[in-house]
Amino acid sequence: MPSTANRRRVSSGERLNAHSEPGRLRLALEGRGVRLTRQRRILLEVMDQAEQHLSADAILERAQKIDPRVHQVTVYRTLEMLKRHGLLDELDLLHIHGHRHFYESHGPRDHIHVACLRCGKVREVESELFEQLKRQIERDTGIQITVTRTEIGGYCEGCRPR
Amino acid sequence: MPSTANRRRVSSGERLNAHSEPGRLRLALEGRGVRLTRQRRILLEVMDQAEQHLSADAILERAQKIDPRVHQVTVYRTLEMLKRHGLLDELDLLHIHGHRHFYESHGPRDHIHVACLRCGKVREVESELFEQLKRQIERDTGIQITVTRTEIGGYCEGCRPR
DNA sequence: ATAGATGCAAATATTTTGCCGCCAG
DNA sequence: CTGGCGGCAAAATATTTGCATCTAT
Repeated sequence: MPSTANRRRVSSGERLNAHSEPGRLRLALEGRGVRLTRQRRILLEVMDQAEQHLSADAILERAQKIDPRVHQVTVYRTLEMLKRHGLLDELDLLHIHGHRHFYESHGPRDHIHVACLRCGKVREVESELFEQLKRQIERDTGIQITVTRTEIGGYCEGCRPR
Repeated sequence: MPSTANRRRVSSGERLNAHSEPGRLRLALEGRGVRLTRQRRILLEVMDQAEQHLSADAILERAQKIDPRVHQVTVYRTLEMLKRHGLLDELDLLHIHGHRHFYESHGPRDHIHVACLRCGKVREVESELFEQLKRQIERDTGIQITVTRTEIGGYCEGCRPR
């Protein structure tokens, strides 16, 4: 089962895709003294270069193209580690694609995932309004926000019912 | 595994809890000519009276207290049906409680779930800002929004690190 | 009467764990 | 050298499906 969900930024620039210089994730981990194994280097490269939201399966597939000696369990353990470090966002895109999860390197800004429930296309949206909303919630609830996940579903122009 | 997540509205009134007059869900289904079986009546009652976000397991448990002849599969099929009708929201509360899903009857307004990552308490927040955000996204992307899911995690006053 | 719902068992799908040998630092 | 990491197999969790039977309308 390949991954799905095309990725397209609405209000920010495209992600650069040079080839093998250390990406964001790898740099972040080096800075924190996390042990970099062969497997982790590969997985970080896969995720740093992903232009899509990847499922755990899709990550494994891509990793094994680089080096087949990567095990699915290691993928899960690495994802877990990245989440612990707050470097990874986990989505499920409203379960349009079953109960699989999708992962993406958590960039500098939060963004909202907007998915078409019919064709499955996913757009990413950043919004100052959303930043305001977070600040308002921090004020109102006294909670200090560390992660957010906003998934919005609907029908895109081509997919309107009727 | 019981359900968790206390429910507390911030900006709206508390949910009433009379005993057996038809609740929101049941009324909605009657209006749509959906067949009401013994099992469905029970499940709708459970959900209409829930003061918490319930997992599929928790829904089954409560239903079986009313009548043990309700099967887990029927719970899943009923949840599925309610989702199709847009009467049910499905959450996973940022996976604080494992990969279980939680369900709640979708009230008249969207709301945001704000969870403390340490103590697990969940608050529900409604916000005009969020309504504005949805309208902005509809304008910007041309998507007609039908469902939203916003889950925010952080640390509440009592649970701040340090 | 009959389309649609349920129960049961088995299949799927996805993620986690125990244990032991291995390798990055 | 050594503690954290990875591989393998097996378990756990959560949900879905096929099919025969039943029931609300």
